[in-house]
Amino acid sequence: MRVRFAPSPTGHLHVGNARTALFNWLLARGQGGTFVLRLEDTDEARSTAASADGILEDLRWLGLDWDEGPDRGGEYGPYRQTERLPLYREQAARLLAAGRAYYCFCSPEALEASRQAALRDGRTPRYAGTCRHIDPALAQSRVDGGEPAAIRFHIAETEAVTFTDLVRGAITTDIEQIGDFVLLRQNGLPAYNFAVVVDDVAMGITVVVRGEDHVPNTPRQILLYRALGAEAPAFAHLSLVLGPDHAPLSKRHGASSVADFRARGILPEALRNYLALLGWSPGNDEEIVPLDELARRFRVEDVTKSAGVFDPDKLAWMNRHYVKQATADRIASLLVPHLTTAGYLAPEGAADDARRAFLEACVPVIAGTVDQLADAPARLQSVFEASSVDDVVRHLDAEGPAAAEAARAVVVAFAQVSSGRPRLTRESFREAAQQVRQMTGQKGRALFHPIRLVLTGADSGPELDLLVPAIELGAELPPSSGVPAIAGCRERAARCAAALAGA
RNA sequence: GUCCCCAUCGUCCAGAGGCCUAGGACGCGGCCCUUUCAAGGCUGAAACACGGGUUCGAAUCCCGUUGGGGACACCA
Repeated sequence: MRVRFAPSPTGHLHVGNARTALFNWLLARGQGGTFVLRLEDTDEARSTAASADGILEDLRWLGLDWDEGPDRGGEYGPYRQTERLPLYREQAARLLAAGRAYYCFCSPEALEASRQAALRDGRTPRYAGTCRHIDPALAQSRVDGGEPAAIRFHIAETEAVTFTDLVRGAITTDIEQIGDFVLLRQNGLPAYNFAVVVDDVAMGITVVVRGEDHVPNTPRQILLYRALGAEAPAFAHLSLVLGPDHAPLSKRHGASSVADFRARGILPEALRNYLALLGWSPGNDEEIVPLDELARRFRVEDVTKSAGVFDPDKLAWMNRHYVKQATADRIASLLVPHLTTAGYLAPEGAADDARRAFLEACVPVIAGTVDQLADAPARLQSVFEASSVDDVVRHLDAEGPAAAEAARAVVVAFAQVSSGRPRLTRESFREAAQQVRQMTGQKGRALFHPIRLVLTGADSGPELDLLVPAIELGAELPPSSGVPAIAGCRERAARCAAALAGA
């Protein structure tokens, strides 16, 4: 089995296309087939190299690798349509010689006018066949004389075209619906329908899995396969991905491209798992399914026929799940750009061990509590910003002996509990809270929180955060770590120590 | 406008004639745990679009209506 994903490099990889790529990949990997990546870059106005690079990068990030493609070659290459031009010309010449194609000299303006007229009259626009009957020899001489011409397919059949779609079943199209379409444009570049067929034949593609928007193209392509004397592959058309308002998913729905989700700190395994379950299920109620398992169980035949609405909430849920599953080490690394953007880390800061330990200590606070890593800075605000500690110190003076005592008790308790054991575990905070309760009696309340202890004044007053762990860890950070906001931690630690000494 | 496709909780899926007083997940409500917030556990509300058939029996099959989507380019 040979399947392919053939994006046109005219923008970012959209989640809808990513899902198509994923289903192709799952099919190939699950069946021991070959996954081919081909760039359909024949739209010279819109295709860009940057977009092509971005798409390959996004696919790699998602963990979808290909066996043959523009970057790595393969025996059916090249894998960029603009590098396959001679092939299309050759096949077009063949069809021309066989009388299954002809030169068309119609002007784009005339074509557009008749198209508009058809639309106005409620007819399906289709080429009138104006140039169909021009004598081939005459046409050739006009072309030789330098007259610009496109090459059109001559539809000779008179019967409806039927094919069996792997997900939709039999689909029949009345032949009257199909006009003679363009194979080669005036500029010599192939039109979509022609290029795909020539390539899919040449590349030995056996199953075509693509978006539902290609259903109407399929009968045309089948006609081409016949004219070319090639066997048509099996087709599977995936329903589209819609936004919450049931309109096709686009930028105005917020994140809609793979790059967007990556930038926001969605893990690839989360996006991939979510997308796999949009329109397909393993057949039971499982929701969290690892990639290899997805591939093992995937069958195109089981894909839903109806369109799917993209649900950011469910994606967020999956992402929280996968962030919890991920190692602290990995999440710590992924946190860096977000914390840097927030100004919590200096861009030039050294990624030394102390900084790494500090960031890893922050991970439990993030895990499961944040939808996407981009939300991490807000969640970690109290860790990185000095204001709340200053509040405590101020409060010690303002609230009088009772509050001061409670505050000191918290610091003492935490210091006792946290010394010599892994920091920031739930258990250590539980113990700390326990001790604080004993030490403070009914005066004041000390609540635990992963990474910080919250101190509430005896009767009223503002809630205060005592950032003991942050202070402690921060104090160990060398200035070179590039954690500017934490740099004052030494001082803050000293202040707390002084408060303790006072007690 | 014409052609094509689709139709189970708000959303994503399960359901391939009796197992359905329709199951799971996200989200939402409540309770528990936690003297905050999260996380976790338990629990609740929530759907077979409508109308005709076929059948002893329909969410499951057929037809129509309605609703949604797609396509009608020398763009892919």
